[in-house]
Parts: sequence; structure tokens; C-alpha cells
Amino acid sequence: MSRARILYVEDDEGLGFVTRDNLEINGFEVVHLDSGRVALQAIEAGELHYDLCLLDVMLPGVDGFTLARKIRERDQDIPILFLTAKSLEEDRLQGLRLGADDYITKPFSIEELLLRVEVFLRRNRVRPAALAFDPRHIGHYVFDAEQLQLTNRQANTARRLTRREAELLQLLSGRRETVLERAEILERIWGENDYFLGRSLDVFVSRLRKYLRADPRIKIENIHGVGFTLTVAE
Amino acid sequence: MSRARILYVEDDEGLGFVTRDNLEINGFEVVHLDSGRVALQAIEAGELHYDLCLLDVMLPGVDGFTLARKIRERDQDIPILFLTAKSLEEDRLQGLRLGADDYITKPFSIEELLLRVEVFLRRNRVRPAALAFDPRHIGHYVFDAEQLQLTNRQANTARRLTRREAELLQLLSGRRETVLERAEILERIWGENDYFLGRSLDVFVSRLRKYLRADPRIKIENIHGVGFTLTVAE
DNA sequence: TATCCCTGTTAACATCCCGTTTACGGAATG
DNA sequence: CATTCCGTAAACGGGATGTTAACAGGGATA
Repeated sequence: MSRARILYVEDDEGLGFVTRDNLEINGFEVVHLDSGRVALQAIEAGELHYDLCLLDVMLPGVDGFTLARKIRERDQDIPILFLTAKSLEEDRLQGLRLGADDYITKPFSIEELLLRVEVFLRRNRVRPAALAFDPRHIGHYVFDAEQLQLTNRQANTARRLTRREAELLQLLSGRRETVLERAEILERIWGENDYFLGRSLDVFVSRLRKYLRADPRIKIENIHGVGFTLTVAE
Repeated sequence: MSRARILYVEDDEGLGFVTRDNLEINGFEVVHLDSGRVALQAIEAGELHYDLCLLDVMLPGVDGFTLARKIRERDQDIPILFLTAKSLEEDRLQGLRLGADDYITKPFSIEELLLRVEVFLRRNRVRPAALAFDPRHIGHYVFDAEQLQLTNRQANTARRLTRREAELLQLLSGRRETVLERAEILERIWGENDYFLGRSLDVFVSRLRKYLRADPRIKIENIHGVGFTLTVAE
């Protein structure tokens, strides 16, 4: 696997620089943005993909919570860590409800930060695509990745998916409305990327389309030469 | 779906009682031990399998760190949360190095505790407050795990099971409708996992199917490459 | 001690399943 | 209009599973 990419949003210039530097020394690829607004744009542009988000809560303008919410809209699986000066319980709770995965209270030591980040990425790598335990709604289907089950709520029927099918649907449905590049899908699910696996991916996409055909609002669109996007029309 | 099992080590009687109570109300199965020594024995006996460990750091005799180290020797993945009165960084770091996953600083609110516990269990893919099935009624059979007896209420006949058969049936029927992975079954019943034990499991599943064949609503389904699911149709 | 069950494991073989690959036609691109 | 990319059905092959039977060893029994 290539180096893990971290989105780091922090307005304190000094701290931001030091932290970024330390993360990079330890082998991470860091994109450091120094304002909530810029980060919001970057997220909404939706071009880049990260393995982990590190968000300062207190940002001028757009705060960390808002960012987290936006990130979750686009990616329901990516780990989010908050950095917060306040150790106020109310803040911690709000973050956890928003789907944050952990908190680091300022001031923190670099060593602590690294330990937490590594714990996180390690856990994420061990259990690649099977994190979601909340059944996920896709049109009038309900998809339970853990149970490898796809239920048609309308017809009240269920279908068992194979592991690969579930992994792929998990990835697609966790990032709907955004373009998932072929290379990324192949890296994440197959762990490598060659011509034949690419054809395999096409076959799986075709199968998923068939399984989801009962709801015409659901589309898995191909972007020629780039990748796929799952959308659910209103 | 089984309830998540939490090992909770806490010497403060009052706090321990309240916390345990709250966890149980919220659907967790809690084993509360009130001293480090007792916990150490329990861990070294290695009989029980937990989904999460909640350890007070300050314990008379054997402290939380020592426990964590022992637990990590046996299980690399199980989430460990520390409860600590001190928010000293040195303590936090030591805990993280030992493989702790998080800290909760006393005093904590029950809501915070629950949120954190749930976040961690989610990562570990255990369903927290899921309802457990009564393992004793399976279709028109009645299963007594203690007596190793399986009674067919319709035909009014009974069959004696062997211990392994009973263990497997209890696991399957207590978690019906959910995918039980081969690895987990083998870990829980055999304590280890190799090719031959896997074949052994297949043999036992086959036997159970035969014993339960009289009720066609009962199915032990295989999910190829993943595990088994016991279902009882309406 | 020899013998007999009882139980869990191993062996053997048939069958099934699923990820991959092939094949071919259509679509997109420039 | 040439070339590459994609959609999908079908075939393939290797590994996973189902099932029956043989086997081994331990504890009870005589």
C-alpha cells in the first residue's frame, strides 16, 4: 500500500507546520489546509481522496464540526479525528454523534498523535471495506455490508451478496455522487491493479447493476476512462 | 445477534455498580471484576472471550496497565479503553504504547462512555445492543444446552447431543440471522483455527443439519468463504 | 487387561460456488 | 473511422463445502 494520505485542517500556523512536518517525517502524506473555508471547498470539489481526516474543531468561519458533516455526506467510511483545545464534554459528545471516531485534546504531544493515527490506520487496513455496520439505504434497497445482504424493501425480498460484491457496493454506496477512480477501487478491494482485474471490476459492476435494477433511480454510471459513480436520483 | 461482551475491571464499588447497570440497560453483557488480581486470573485462564475491555488504571495490586499488557499478549485486536482519574500525558502515552485504544477521564458521563464504547465496537464489527435470540427454541425443537438434549416437540422424540454438537448449536441458534464467520466459530469453540478444524466444523454442521431436518423451516446456510447462518423461516 | 462404546478428527470423493477470464458487440473518444 | 474502453453473458477452474465412512483414543465396563 502506498503512503496514507491525511487531510489536516488547522489554522494555527506554527502548530500546523510542526505537526505536518512530523507526520511527513513519519511517512504520511499530508495535505494541510489552514482554514475551514478552503477545506470546505476542497471537500466539495471532491477531487482528492484521503485515508484519514484530522480536523481542528475551533476554526474561524467554518468549524470542524461543519467540515465533518460535509465529509460524512461524501464519504461515510473515512476515519475522522478531532483536535480540540476544550476538553468540554459537550463538544466531545457532539463530535462523536457526528460520526467522529476519536478526539485528541490539545495540547497533545506528537508522539500521542502518531500513536493514535497509526492505531487507526492499522485497524482500518485490517478490516478493509467491512466497517459499516449500520445498514445503508440505497433507493428502496437496504444494504447490510456485514451481513452481505441486500434487501429490496419494496418487494420485501433479500439477496445474499458474495464478499467481493459486498465490498464493491460498500465502497460505491459510501461515496455516492463522487467519482471513484478505477485505480482506487482496484487498490482498495483487490490490492492491486492490472488489466484483467479491471475487467473483473467491470463484471462486478455489471452484476451490481442487475441486483439494483428494480429501482430505476439507482444508477452506477461509468465515467469513460476514469471510474464509476453511484447515484440515487430524487 | 449476540450482545457485545464487555470485561469491566473497577474497584470502586459504587461507580462499578452504576456503570455496569447502565451498560446492561443499554444492551451490553458486562462481566464486572473488582480487583486486578481476579482479572489477571480470568485473563490468564483465557476461557472467556470479550468484545471490549474497560479497565480502571488505578487498581490496588495489579494495575490496569499490567492487565492491558496481559490482554494484548493474548489478543492483538480487542479494543481496550482505560478509565483514568489523571489526565496526565505520561499516563496516556504509556497506555497508548501498550495498545490501548482510548482513554476516558474520570469523572465521565454515562452518555460519553456509551458513545465511545459503541464507536469501538463498531470498528470491531460487533453489534452492541442487538437482541439475542433465545437459543432454546428452534423451530419446533427445544434445545437444552446444559443437558445436551434436543427434543422434537412435534414427534415427541429426543436426541442426545455430544458436547461439541451442543456448543455449535448454541452458538448458531443464539445468533440466528447473522453471519457467523468460520474463524469466529473455530476460535470460540475450538480455541484455534486451522485447516483440519475447519473441516471438522463442516462435519458438525452437517450433523446438526441432519438432526434438525424434521423441521424444514430451519436452515443452516453456508456463506461461501465466510461462514454460516442459522435461520428459522416463518 | 481386553473389550466395547462414544466422540471428535481425518480421509475421501462428489459437488458447488465464485472470482476470473474469454468472447463479442456496442459505446465513447479524438 | 480507428482505436480504446466498457457491458454483459457464458465458460472455466480452483478452492470451499457436503456428506459418508473410516479411524484413533479415552473412559467405562466386565
